Amino acid sequence: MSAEGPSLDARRNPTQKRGRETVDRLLDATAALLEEAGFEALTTNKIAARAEVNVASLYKYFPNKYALIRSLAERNMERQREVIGAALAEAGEGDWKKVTDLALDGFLEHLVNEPGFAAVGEAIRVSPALQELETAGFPAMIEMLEETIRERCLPKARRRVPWIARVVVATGDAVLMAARLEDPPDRTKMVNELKKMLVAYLSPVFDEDAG
Amino acid sequence: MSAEGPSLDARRNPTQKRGRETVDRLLDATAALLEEAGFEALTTNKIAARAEVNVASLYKYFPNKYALIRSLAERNMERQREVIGAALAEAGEGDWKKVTDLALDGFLEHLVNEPGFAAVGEAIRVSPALQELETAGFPAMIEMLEETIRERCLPKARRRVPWIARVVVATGDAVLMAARLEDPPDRTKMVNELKKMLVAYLSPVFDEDAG
Amino acid sequence: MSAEGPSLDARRNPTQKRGRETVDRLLDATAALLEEAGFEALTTNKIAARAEVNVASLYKYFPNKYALIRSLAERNMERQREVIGAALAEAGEGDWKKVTDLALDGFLEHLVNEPGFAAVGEAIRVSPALQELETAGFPAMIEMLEETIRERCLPKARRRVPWIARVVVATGDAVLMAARLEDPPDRTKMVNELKKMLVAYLSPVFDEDAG
Amino acid sequence: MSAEGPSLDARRNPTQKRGRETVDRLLDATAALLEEAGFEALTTNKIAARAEVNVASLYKYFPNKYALIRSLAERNMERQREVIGAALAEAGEGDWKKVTDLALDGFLEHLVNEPGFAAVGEAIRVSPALQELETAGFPAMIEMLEETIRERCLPKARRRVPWIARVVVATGDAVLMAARLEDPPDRTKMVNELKKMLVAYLSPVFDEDAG
DNA sequence: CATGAATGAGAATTCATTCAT
DNA sequence: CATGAATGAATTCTCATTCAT
Repeated sequence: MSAEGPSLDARRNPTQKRGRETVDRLLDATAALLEEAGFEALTTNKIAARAEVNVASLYKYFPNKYALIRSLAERNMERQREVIGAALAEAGEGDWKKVTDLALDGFLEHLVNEPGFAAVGEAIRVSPALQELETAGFPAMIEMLEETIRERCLPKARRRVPWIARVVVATGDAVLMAARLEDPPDRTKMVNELKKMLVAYLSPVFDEDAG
Repeated sequence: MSAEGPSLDARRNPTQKRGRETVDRLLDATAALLEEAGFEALTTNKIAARAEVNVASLYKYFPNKYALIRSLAERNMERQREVIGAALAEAGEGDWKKVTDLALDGFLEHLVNEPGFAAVGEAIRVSPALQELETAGFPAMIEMLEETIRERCLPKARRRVPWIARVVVATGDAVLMAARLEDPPDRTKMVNELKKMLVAYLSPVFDEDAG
Repeated sequence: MSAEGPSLDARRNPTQKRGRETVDRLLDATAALLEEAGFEALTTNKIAARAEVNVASLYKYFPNKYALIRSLAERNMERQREVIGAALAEAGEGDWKKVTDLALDGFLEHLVNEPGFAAVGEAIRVSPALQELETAGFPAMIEMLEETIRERCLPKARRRVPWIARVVVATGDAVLMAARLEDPPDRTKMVNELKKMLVAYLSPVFDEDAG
Repeated sequence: MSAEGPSLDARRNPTQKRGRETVDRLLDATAALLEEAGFEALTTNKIAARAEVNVASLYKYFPNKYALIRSLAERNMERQREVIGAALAEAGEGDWKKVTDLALDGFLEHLVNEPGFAAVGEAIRVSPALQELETAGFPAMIEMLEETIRERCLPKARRRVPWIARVVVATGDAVLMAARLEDPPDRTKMVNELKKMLVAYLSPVFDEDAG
């Protein structure tokens, strides 16, 4: 079932400052190119050129372009965690609606500002070589969400938690991805609809007096 | 802004049965290969080989790789329209919930059974050359949905219709795409959550006494 | 033990005359380059350039340079069989010394005239990828020789036949390879020594009254 | 005619023990890699990695890849001289048959035990850059043998000495190289045949009453 | 017209070798 | 000086597309 594919592991982590810079430039270039021309047009040569790094250096750090994307995905994730973490911290002990609100806003902001973030997600979907990264993206989020929901939801909803989490993640991702392409005002409108939908959906799960 | 990618028009609509067969075989091959190895691994030579058609013949019917995908997308759409149309007809004068129900089931069925359907959707997203097809996919659906909703919704919701339609389409697509990868029983559970969510969201839009 | 390595099989045999010519030109180029610059400097690009054939065409017929060498080796073998076959036919019912004489002369002639023949042998020895060809070269010859010797040798020598054959083949090859680099007159002297040696060695194997 | 290949001289003979050790480790690594994967797969980076020496250091001692091989060849030769020298010393004032016997045994032993020895010989044959080393291998041996034979042979054979020496060296090398790949018992059988052959061939050269 | 053959351009990847700290 | 980093030039191989018969 799992046909092995190319390795996604980085070849070696740079130890000196110069090397770290090179790797960073490579990831930046990967993100920029993904953003501009899409996964289809992404080649190691273009990445190296854009990063003003010799191709051979690229290959000293990464075995192929998939490993680069993986590293980029990881860097993205880390930053995303920061952004969303900050949002959640701000929400503090607020109710679940407030938390949802801030989390979605944080995610959208990240989606809009982080170059290549969205494109990485798409790349993962079309490239069999990257399939294993799916595990690192959505599933991780789903798991986190499952826990969070389970802690706070009404007992009668317990059973549904896994499916609720899956649906919420898929939905949030899809709508925000679509929203990010709109003009800022329309973007807000669309995200508001998303929030309405989630609130309507989740109220009976969290609130005694709903549904 | 729109950089004039390669033409996506088919070169000639085959009029003779021989030609029509060839074209069908090519599209089948494209779908199968997309399904099996993804857009990334799709090459015209492989398509021709799989279809047992000479490459040069392929190019007599299609000007390039993207035109093939476009044709496949269109064929898919047509079949989809049939499937969903049938579902809706069956729903007849039922209320909007019944219609939603049947439409989602029809769509899911199509998604599961039609080889390459999902892959085409993903391909469109990563290939700039195919971007214009996005217009032919989601937007067409959105437009249809906008009309349908506008006809039946409460007056106070009119303003929101375009955003509602967008959110519903993005959501439906995303969740069904995710669901199709699950085992049949789990698939059903997930789709049920989707239905719950849409009903919770849309009730205030359609029903006087809701919300 | 046998680590698979790259395939040595040709990718497809040409069916039209043009294709056959292309393949021939590729093999000629391979031979010439091997002769001139050795296996180390042999690259598919150079082969294609020398043959005035597009590299892509090269790869349509051969999966890699090893397959080219293999094909060349086969073509060489065939020609060699012709040359030596002719020599042996001429020898007719002569005694074993006459046969040895003619076979060695034929082989040397082939070695001197057929470009790349010697180089192919060397390449086979240094490239693990070509190892399996060793089976097709020496061993085939050894087997043939074993049979021939066994038929005619004295009963007391039967046991030694396999080793005799191996030693004779290794020796013949090595000395003729060395001889081919000498000027024609010295070449003849060297081959005469080889013949003397083999006669001295084999006499007790074939002749009642020897040794 | 001789196109001035890359210099094969070592860059500096290490005088300190640290340097000497480094050089030894590099040569060992070269030998091991040659043995394992052949000349074709030999790269300076791999050599350095295997020797646990920085590539840049490698280049401080050797100007290029070929110089490394040359040094290895020289080290091999030296050891070989020791082995064979010992054998000959043991033979003492024995007759030529005894000497031949011991020399061949010594050589075979060296061939079997010294990693990379055989591979170096093969490498020299395929790499034009190393061709000049041929002068240092066979020819040196041939010259030595010529002298030895000339001293002891019958007057009537004088003229043939150079060719005899060439033939004997080529033969000995080839058969021992082939023998080294056999299982020990078969190896012995093969070497015995070689000895028989050389004795049969050389008897008339050395012994009054022969042939 | 259907098929085998061809091809320019480019992608992935590696190598021998040198630089900078 | 020892080490990490860098690099120009090749090398292998594939692709989309067109030509010739």
